[in-house]
Amino acid sequence: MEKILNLISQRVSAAFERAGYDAAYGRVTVSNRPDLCEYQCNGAMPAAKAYHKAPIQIAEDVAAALQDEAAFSQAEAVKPGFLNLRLNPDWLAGYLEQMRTAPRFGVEPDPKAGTVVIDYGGPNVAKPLHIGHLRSAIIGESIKRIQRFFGNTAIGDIHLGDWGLQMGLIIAELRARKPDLPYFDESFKGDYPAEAPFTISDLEEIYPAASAKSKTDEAFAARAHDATYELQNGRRGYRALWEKIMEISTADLRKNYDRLGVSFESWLGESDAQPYIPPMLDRMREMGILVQSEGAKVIEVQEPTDTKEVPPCIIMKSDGATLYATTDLATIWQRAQDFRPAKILYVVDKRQSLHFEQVFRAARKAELVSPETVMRHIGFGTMNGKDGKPFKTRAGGVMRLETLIGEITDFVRAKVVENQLVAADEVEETTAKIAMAALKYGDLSNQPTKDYIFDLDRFAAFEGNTGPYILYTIVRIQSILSRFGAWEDLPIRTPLTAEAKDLMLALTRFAEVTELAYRDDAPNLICAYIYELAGCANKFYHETRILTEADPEKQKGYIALIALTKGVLDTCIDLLGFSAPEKM
RNA sequence: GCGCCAGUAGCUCAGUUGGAUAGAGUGACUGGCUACGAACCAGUAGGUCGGGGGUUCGAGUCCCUUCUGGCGUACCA
Repeated sequence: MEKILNLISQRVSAAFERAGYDAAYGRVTVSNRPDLCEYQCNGAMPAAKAYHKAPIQIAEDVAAALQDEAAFSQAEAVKPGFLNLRLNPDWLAGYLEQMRTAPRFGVEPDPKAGTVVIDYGGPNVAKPLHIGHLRSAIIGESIKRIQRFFGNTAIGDIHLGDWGLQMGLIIAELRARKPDLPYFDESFKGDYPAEAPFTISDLEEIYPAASAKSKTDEAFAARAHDATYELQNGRRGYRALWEKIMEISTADLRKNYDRLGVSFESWLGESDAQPYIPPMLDRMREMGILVQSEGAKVIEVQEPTDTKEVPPCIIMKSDGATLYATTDLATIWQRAQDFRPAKILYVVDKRQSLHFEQVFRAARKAELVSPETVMRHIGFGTMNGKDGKPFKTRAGGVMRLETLIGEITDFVRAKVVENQLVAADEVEETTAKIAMAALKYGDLSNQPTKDYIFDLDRFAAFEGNTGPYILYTIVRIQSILSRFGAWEDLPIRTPLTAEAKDLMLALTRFAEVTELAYRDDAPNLICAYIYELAGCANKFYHETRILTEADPEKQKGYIALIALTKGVLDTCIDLLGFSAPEKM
């Protein structure tokens, strides 16, 4: 259905025309002076220049032309040339009733929707998830849900770091520790054991140990390089061992992402792109875009229109090895063949923006994707500690994601237990939902591109602009609806109080806000919106006795209004990637 | 050196193509539960929008300049 600002703008534009002015001046915005009006049109001021007339005169002409317009209860011209509007409460109720019964509360799907691949993982195998992975997961999951809401087929791709030297390091270290394992016996021809010779804890200890050793022990470093080479060239035992590492590691990753409410449709990694590299290189050579430069093979991506220097995209190092960019390009080609995506979105640290600029340009030059395919890097900022520097543990190390979630969960659980909010057997589930809301809302309410300060105390405080505040609002509404009974079919009625009308006006902005969040990949807009909507709901709730209302007609109107509010809030938090408990 | 991003209340942040009196939260102070849930609501105090120029009826927003901070800048990922 048509967004309310468009409906209003159409009416005001028509009034501009009736008064003899260009309809283009009739654009209406939400008022920035709620004490004066609900909507405003500033078109009279720019029009004043074009028509050599006083702006107030134009505004008055338009206001006069709007006097018979049923949508408005007020349309008046004010000082320099503002046109101040208030909606007719009946008309507003009619609009909301339409919204209540429409699919997705009236949001239209994107007519250009297609398949979207979203890359928001990038964890390394055999390494624990740490807070550096948090933003990618949280923002990526939300963007995926927003893409789906607008009709796209969204494929979340974890894009595992499962190839390269890190695997060689682990294999070399394992060999040093357990040389008798059949994986290291080249004459071994039988089946390798079903049971992995290590646990996830072992792996998480082995990798940093091996990495440190390689920096001081040259012989070990050389063995790790050899192991990497042999693995990549298909040595049977190493390949089998690699599969075990993958098995143990992905199971652990899945568990941790599950806990975050983050999921992936595709569990491919860098290793899966490797087969695409040789034919891709052939293609690049045939096209003549792969050139020698300073010993390396590169694709030049500088454009004549660039104001800055863009270094070439290095495809192959001087020693013949491929790199990050090579794998990323092969992955693009792979995705193009598998999914024919309309869009590929990368939710990756913004410090990699130059890398993606180079890769996207190289992909276009090599025609790895169709020219219409959108490739976009959604770069996010760093998560800093309270001192404004990158977030660290007290010991100065990188904090594990599990630790962070554990801390928030413990804090929330203490509060839930202390306030005796739910029965003993529901404590864990309720706690988990509130903790996720605190964590995710705390992150998503910031603009993705900006660095932000992660302050556990603030997010966990639960007061003000936080996820738990939003959940609390939903739970209170749910509580009333449960006591009331059958509320599903009650229509929206004309608002009777200022608080009711404010709440209704906030509800009408849902379509506008989600569309902007979709266009700009900006979940923070949804956060800002539901904070305002929840505020309106709480004011209404505070001022209006609902269950004790004597007039059943009035009461039905109140119930319908809060039910719609809950529907919109539930939809929004689902887009953000969390959900409300039954009680809290 | 060059490039990108940021600088708004004590702190954390909003501020949509330039519009009316720059808004929230938090912290401080004050008021509201015999109530559908007080994790709520209402109020007070708190600002040279980093500095300086300019564009115009009007600038936190656009242009120039300058200061401060962060990040990036060819064979790591």
